[in-house]
Amino acid sequence: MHSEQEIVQQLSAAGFRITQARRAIIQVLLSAQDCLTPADVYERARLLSPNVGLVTAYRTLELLSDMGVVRKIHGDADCHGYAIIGHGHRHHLTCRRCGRVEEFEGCSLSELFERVRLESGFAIVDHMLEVTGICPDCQSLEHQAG
Amino acid sequence: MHSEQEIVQQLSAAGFRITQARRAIIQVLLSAQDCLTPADVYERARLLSPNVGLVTAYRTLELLSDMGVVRKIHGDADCHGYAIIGHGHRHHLTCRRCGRVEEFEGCSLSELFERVRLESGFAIVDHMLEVTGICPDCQSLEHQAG
DNA sequence: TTGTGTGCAAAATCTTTGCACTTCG
DNA sequence: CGAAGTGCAAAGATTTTGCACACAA
Repeated sequence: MHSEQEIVQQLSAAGFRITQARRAIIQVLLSAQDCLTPADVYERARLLSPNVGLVTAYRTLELLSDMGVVRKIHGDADCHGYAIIGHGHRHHLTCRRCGRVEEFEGCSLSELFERVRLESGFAIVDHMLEVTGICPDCQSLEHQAG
Repeated sequence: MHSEQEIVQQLSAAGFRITQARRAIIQVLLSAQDCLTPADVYERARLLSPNVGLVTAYRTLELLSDMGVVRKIHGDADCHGYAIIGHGHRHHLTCRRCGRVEEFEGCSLSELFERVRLESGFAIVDHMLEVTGICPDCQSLEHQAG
């Protein structure tokens, strides 16, 4: 799990400055349970640091994305969200109902990729696996609702 | 593999009209080797039917997407492309260099999903797997180039 | 003939850029 | 102090909407 401290150090080490705005945005991302659009980040960051601008949300998300701290989440409908990447994790599990995002590890796709490589001749470079479902909380709400 | 005929029948059966514009757009999608943005579809469709408008490209892609004929392809950078869905296929393999898209079947993720379900409590509803790599043609170009 | 579908232009969104001012280091 | 970073406003893209006309059925 990333902490604010770790991320700040990572930015600092790479020569980037630690500003109010960046701190606020990092805190927002760390405390988010779901994935956030630049506009979401903007809105929430203002609560922590009132004159953060939308443009800074864009710029900081891009920076954090380049640094590998955050990554874009692609749902079929909404493909403009970002979420923090946990250590070594790469895949997201999104709740269809409430939008909550969890991560999971170990996607064990190597066999599949080997097959794909043999069949297609492609050299596999990267992959993205996004899973959607209904989270436990929403499942119980559903049962209550009938 | 979908054919123009099959798609036309599918639309027709669902009560949609078969217009010049729709035919042109379907042909464009069928003949595309890579995934296309609405703007791409617009440009190419005009070659077949000169007064197709951009708006129609948007509207037709949405329609075809609802009908399950086409689906959005999500690359990390570009998430606005669409490609035809082959029968029963659901996953795409994109070449990083030339953008060519192929499909593959049988993603054999059921074991993984079972594990994710047990660990997270989520009821898995859907998933999206996008793989990127270098296609055979681009691999040989690379070798030639040094 | 009829109303779905179209193209155009305009509006609404979303994202990027330019620039003077702030602020971290 | 100096340059990276910021916020604002404006420009650029992208996507959606309104409306009169066209054309499948």
